[in-house]
Amino acid sequence: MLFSDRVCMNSTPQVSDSKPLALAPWETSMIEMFVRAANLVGLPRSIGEIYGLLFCASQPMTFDALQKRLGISRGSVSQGLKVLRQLGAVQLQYVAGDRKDHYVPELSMKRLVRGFIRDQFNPHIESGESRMAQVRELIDSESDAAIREHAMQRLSTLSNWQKRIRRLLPVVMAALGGAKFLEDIPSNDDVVI
Amino acid sequence: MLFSDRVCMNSTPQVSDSKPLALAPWETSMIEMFVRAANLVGLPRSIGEIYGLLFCASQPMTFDALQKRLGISRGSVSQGLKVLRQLGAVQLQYVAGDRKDHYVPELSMKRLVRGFIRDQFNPHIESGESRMAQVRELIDSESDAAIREHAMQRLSTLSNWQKRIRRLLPVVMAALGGAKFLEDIPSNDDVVI
DNA sequence: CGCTTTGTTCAAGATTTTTTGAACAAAGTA
DNA sequence: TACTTTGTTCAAAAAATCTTGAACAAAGCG
Repeated sequence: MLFSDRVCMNSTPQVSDSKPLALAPWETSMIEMFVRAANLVGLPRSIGEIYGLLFCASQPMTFDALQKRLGISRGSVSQGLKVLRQLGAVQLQYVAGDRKDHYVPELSMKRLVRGFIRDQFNPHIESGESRMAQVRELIDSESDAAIREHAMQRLSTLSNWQKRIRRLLPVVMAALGGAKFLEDIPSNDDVVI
Repeated sequence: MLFSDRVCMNSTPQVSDSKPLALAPWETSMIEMFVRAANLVGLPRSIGEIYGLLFCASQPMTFDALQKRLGISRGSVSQGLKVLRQLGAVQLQYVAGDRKDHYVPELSMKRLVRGFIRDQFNPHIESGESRMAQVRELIDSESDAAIREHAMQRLSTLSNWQKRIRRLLPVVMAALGGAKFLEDIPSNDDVVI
């Protein structure tokens, strides 16, 4: 049978530690999309690969299944999964009679975005608050009054931007959350918002 | 006078190619914020520095003023300004009686975001369209019917995400555009949305 | 023209980020 | 306890990205 090794991989929680198990062409191509997406949001290739492969899989996958099928190091898998867990982009699924950790991808776009904003975006915005306060103090020490005024002016522009970004985030989450934005609902197991 | 060299720099379009002209503490600190912001959206430090310095300046700045005050190479300034122009984040300002190009920062957050989405975001989304079509074809070649169905299922989830992102962008732009989101309006020259 | 000023390009160097893999921990098993 | 399986850590190697500066264009000027 064509693709037999991969199929075997996808269909059972493979007890044996057999062959390297090549990816099907569609999996490679799908994973590539996630690698690009990861890149777009500043995450390393390996993280895109791991999430991508989980996204392709029809069964929860173990640590070493990910490592073997992607052909990357265990260090990368471990670190990648740590970040993905932290982001809420993958979840542990406990599988009866197996000591290994099994992972499944988060399929809710809203939750993915929320995790990303929480971990990668908000911290920057928040640290910005205190940095702006510090800049304000430094501007106060500026001796030339005209320049001081101009600097304060620009600082207030910046402060205004920040305020608007903070207000924007809830709007984004609301827009992602509403089922009204969803038209063609996937037909079976992964109907999630 | 304290800070005299910098003040001279900020107040006149300096005809002389004099000293290295150190940055004021508040400028350094402000620029650092822009470097971080650039980083957050995946742009190199030099670009953050250039935009940041222009943001601080009360006068249009020339190529070599940027280069000298930031202490970076001319190559970096040239490439940085190219990207910033392309993004619409800086604009050329023609100054009477000076052959040099003078740059001013774009201060409208809406335009900044629009430029960023247009140049850095949309291309990815759009190339995603065709990539998805290609993945669909590869899935059609999958021999195992059950896997094929599952793969199609996931592809449609992905397609759904993409559709929602496309719908989200206008919402974001609208939210950024409305003056209703602006409360404390800067008092003089840079009142922009 | 020939000279200067202004800016761009791009290969090579510097820096940062990512990946690797060997050593280590933790927990189950016999 | 000794041994195996499962996963983590982290220093060093590899890869990707950014910066530099010298060579090159382009355009004004005398």
